This record gives sequence, C-alpha cells and structure tokens, in this order.
Amino acid sequence: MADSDPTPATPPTPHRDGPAVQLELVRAELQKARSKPRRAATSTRLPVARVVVDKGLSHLDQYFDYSVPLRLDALALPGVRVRVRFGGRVVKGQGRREGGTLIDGYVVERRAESDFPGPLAPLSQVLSPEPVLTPDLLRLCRAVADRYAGTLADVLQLAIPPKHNRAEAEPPAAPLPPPAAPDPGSWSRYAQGPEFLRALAAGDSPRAVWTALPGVAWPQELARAVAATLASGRGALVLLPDGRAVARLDAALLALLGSGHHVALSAEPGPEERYRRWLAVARGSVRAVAGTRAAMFAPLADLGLVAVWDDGDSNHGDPRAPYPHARDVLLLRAAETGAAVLIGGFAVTVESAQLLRTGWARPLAGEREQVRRAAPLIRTVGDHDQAADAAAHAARLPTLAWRAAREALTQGPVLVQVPRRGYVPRLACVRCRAQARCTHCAGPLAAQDAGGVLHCAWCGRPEADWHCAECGGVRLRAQVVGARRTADELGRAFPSVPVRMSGRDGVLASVPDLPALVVSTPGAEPVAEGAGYAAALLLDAWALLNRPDLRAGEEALRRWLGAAALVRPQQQGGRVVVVAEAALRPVQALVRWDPAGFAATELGERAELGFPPVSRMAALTGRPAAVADLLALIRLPEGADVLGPVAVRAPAGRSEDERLDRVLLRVAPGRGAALATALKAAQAARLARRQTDPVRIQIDPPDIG
DNA sequence: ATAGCCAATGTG
DNA sequence: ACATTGGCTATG
Repeated sequence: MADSDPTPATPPTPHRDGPAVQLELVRAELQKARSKPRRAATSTRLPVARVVVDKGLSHLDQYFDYSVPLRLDALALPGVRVRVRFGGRVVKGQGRREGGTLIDGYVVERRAESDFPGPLAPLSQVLSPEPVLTPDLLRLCRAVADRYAGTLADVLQLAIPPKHNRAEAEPPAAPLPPPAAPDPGSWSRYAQGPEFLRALAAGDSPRAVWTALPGVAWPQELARAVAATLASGRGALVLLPDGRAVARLDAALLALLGSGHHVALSAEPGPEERYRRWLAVARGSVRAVAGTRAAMFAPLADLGLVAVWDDGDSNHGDPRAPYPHARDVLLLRAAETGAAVLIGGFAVTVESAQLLRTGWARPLAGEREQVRRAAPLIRTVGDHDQAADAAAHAARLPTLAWRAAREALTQGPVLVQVPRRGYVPRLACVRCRAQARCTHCAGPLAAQDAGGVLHCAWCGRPEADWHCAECGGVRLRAQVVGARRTADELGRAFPSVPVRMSGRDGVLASVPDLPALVVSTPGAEPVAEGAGYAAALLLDAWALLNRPDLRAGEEALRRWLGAAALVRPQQQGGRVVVVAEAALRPVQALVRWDPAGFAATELGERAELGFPPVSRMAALTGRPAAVADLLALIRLPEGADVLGPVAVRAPAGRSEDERLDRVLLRVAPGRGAALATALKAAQAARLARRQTDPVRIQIDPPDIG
C-alpha cells in the first residue's frame, strides 16, 4: 500500500526561520512548481512508520501509520521526534491529501506494511535523529497512562523534555567504568544496612522501606546505595522532593564517586542544561540520576535501583494530567525491570506501611538504641500554658518552649517551625479551638482588616456578634499566625538574638552554628551546620492536626519529624518542644520517635474504614452535568462504591454555573487497574459523543478531605 | 482539538 | 442564487 501512495514529497518545513532555511524553502518550492506532482519516493525496505501523535485526546490514544519518504528513510528510526500532517482530507478521485495541521509525534516502529486500509500520508519532517522514545520508555509511559486512566501523549509530555539543538549537537560522552562497591559507612547504624548494600552491589534486588535515623546522614546513605548499585554494573535512580534535596544528594554523590557517574535532574539549571543532562542519561553516558519528580521517567537502561526520599512530600505528585505519583511510578518501574527499591524518609507513609504489611518490602530501620542515640529529647506542652514573661507571652510561647529556647540559644541556633506561611486570617474559638463559621452557609469567617467586623469568606455576610457554636465562647484568635509575624514577635521576645526566616520568599539551605532563631515553614527548614540545631519549637501544632484531610495526622507527624531530625541528639543537649496535646496519636509517635508504628496503625484504621491505599480510589471532578454524564457511561468493576457527588467549592470569583461536583469511586484492593480501564473507556466514549465539557480523573487522589 | 464537509439558514 | 453559520465527523 505504501507503494501505491501517490502523495508528493513535502518540502522540509523549517522550524526555525533563518536566511539559509528560507532560501532552501524557496528552492524547494520552485522545484515543486516546475515538476508535475509525482509519486513519492518512499523507503523501500520498511516504508511505514508507526507514529504516536502528541495529542492528549483519549479517543486518539492510538498509533497512526505514515509513509516514509525516501529522503527520511535513514532518519525516521524508532524513537525519533517527527512532525506529521494530521486531520487533513483526502481529495476525491486523486487519493491525495491536503490540509490538516502539522503536529509533533514520535516514531514507535518501522514496518513493512500498514494494516490501515486507506492511503498513508507521508512523514513531513524528522525533527532530530535522537531516538528519545526508547522501547523501555515507551513501555513505561504506556503502563503509567493505563494505571492513571490517561493518554500516552499526556505521559510522554511529562517524560520527554523539550528538545534543545545545541545540547543535542554535542557528542555523547563515554560512560565511566563502574566504581568499586562502597563500604557501609553510616549504614552500619542499621542492623540490615550493610546487608542491603551488599545485596545491591552483588546485583540482587532487595526492596526496603527505610525509616531514616534523625540527622543529616541520609544524603550520604543514599549515595552509598547508588554507588553499590553502580558497582553491580546497573543504573540507579533517586527521586527527591525538591531542588534543595537534589543538591544535597548531588553533593554526596560527587564526594563519594567524583563527577561523571551521575547527573542531577531538577528544574534549577534551566531547560537547555536539563536537556543536556537528560540526553546524557538517554545516551547511556551516565548511569545514575538524582532528580525531582520529573526524573521519575529518566530513561536509564538496566535499572538496578529505584529510590525515593520522603515519599509523603506532596511534591512527589505531579499536578499535570494524568497526575502520576513518583513513588508509584518507581514501583511500576521496579515491577517491570526487577530493580531494587528503597523508599526512605524520617516518616513512613501509609502506602509504605502497606508494602511492609504485604511483605513486598522489608523494613530498614535503626534499633531502639540507635534511635535513642540520634534523636533529640522531645517534650510536649499544651498551648493553654502561656509564659509569664511579657515578651514571651506576646510571642504566644508557653513557658516550657520559652525556657527551652532561651537555654538552647546559648548553645546554637534554634529552629521555630510555624505551620503556614503568611498571615492566615481564619479564625477559631480561643477556648475550644473550633473554627469560626458563618451561621448561614458554614463558610469560614475572616477578619476584615481594620474595623474588626467579621465576614464570611464564602457568602460575604457580616457576622456582627459571633459566639462559638461548640462552647459558647465569644473570643476569637487567628487560627495560624504566619511566619513573618512569628519572626517579629520572637525578635521582640529575644531582642539580642538574630532572627532568620526560611519560607516561600527565600528558602535557606543552611544556617551557621551560631545562636539565632530560625523561623521556617514546614519543608523549608535550613540545615544547621555543625552539630545541628540546639533546639526546635514546633508551634501551632494543633492547626496542622485540624486540617480537614484524611492525611492530617500523617502529614503533621511527617513535618514535625522533618524539623526534629535537624536537632542535635539528646546527649548533646538537643531538645524539641511541640506545642500540642500529648494524648494525640501523632504527637505520641513523635515523642517516641516511632514513625513506622504510627503508619502501621494508621494503615489498619484505613483498612477498617475502606480508605485508600487499602482500597483504591478515583476522583472525578467537573461540572455537575459532565460528572453525571461520565458516571452514567462508566461500567464500574464489581463491588465499586460511588461516593457523592458533592459540590466542591467553586473557584473564587466564579459564577454559580461554574460550580464543580466531585464523585469518589472506590474499589477493593486489586481492582485498581480495572477501575482505571473502565474510566478510560468511559472518558473515550464521552469524547466520541462530543461531550467535551471536561471531567478531571484522578487515580489515588492525594487529598480527599 | 481542529479542519473540513454538508446542510440549514439567512440575505440580496 | 449565493454567502454565512452551525453541527457533525474523522484524524493514517
């Protein structure tokens, strides 16, 4: 059929306009004008290119065959980026095509013939000879698309960075020979640590959930795991929640291995450098990657280890369709390649607890004695006890916190964690902490700037004389005081001590080992040089715990552990004061430094209540009619629950008809794949019926109120 | 999505 | 009789 393709060869289309390119174009046009349209000279051996087009529509999630013009025969190899004409019309009688738009795609296969009965359009252009979509990467992206009920094109967009000519023109570097297996280093603090490294170096694939001991050794420990894997002749991939963490592992890898064995893949170096490094991975020049979530697709061949640090951090979830999660993509890769798995952090997620419970992964944790040796002393204090000292009282510090800070400040820096950045004008009852809500619509009340009159943030009604619906109290307080104001107040409470801030507008990587108050929002805590912080105060802990989220407890503990891990061990005077009720489970888990136990308990509870990750869920969000339409089309797997729909709050300032509904679908463990398939089919059916009002589909949504 | 095709509708 | 518009369809 390709032989009968009568399409004339299309002149190369410039993707960059320069004088030379334009001249070439003119020449080509002239030639076309002179000669009558003639049969395309197509490649003789494998004249058909199977192409995945870069369009995310779910009913277009299929391959399209194109003929390969002779001039592109040698270039249009599997994996290369191409440009094709898409959506044109066959001119009657001639079987010739015209119109359509040029879109990008990738060759996935060269074939002798097509099973498409109609005439094939020719490839318009090969954008670069670089085979970026390798068979392994294609298989992975397909698996991710299926798992998340998304399209291959959407996933490819996340997996393959935009091309950069300059970087591509550089010749590939030869890979270094594997390094020697490292000694265990601080892994010997873990009973199973040295054995884990030995197994990696020997080419085995152990799988572990690693509860990291407090301190700053984890980048070195991850680096050793990478080095051990490289020593076995295999590749290693480590994902971290942010650029700062990537920089730490990068430094540890450099120190352990020197340069040339690995690359850091994060947004920081800019698109060209990022592509250069990605290419170094794709070309096999380096065998180890430390990166942020986009690196979850890094095209490492012969993968020996996939690792993720702090998998509870929300940065590991990609916010773009189809919303893949770094940990889960790594687990897919491990299942496909048989690679070893290391899921590490100070905290343990319920997802990791489930891997332990099923026996799929083994725990890798310090013995009690090691924990005692590494962890600071942790004290709780209820937040009704306010320090008598006037300044401390103004800074809302309980006596114990105030004393701990004052003493520790003679020894070194003190970390103060406050749970959210900026001023948060949400109000709560001083007495019982219940949130102040509108009597009409139950929306949150907010303080109007000067006058002090309360208004509902949802319906805008003023609330003249508020009293607490729970306890009848009449006094309010701001639910969370932001980092800036906390810093101001602490500055007044400790006038002789410098105050530094780390948060949204400026994250500090580290602070010197000198007396200072370091006010930070969770996740932005700087590392304290030297021995670590002398103390940490975890303020307004109740606000973290009261978030209306299934994960509130887990998330609060994760954030506290992250801060507490930066404090000196108890023997060196390290102290943590958490301002929260001691009876609460996450608080107890912090005091006992028992993240794994907490996660196991939490998992048990989720199992009882039928919550994820024990059951699998999907969230459908969209306009009510669209959600109902999709719901009507879906053929749910047996035993599926439909929860909702409930109205989710319309984006601020939008009108009523832009209100969104959300439905949660819940299936038993093991039915997740069936649910994804069913959703994808329903979505495709909707689009085929031209119901274009969008519905967002999220598998395993990270936040489900 | 999006371009192209056709039929229905509107206009001179 | 012809132009304009809206719905429908396939995309190689």
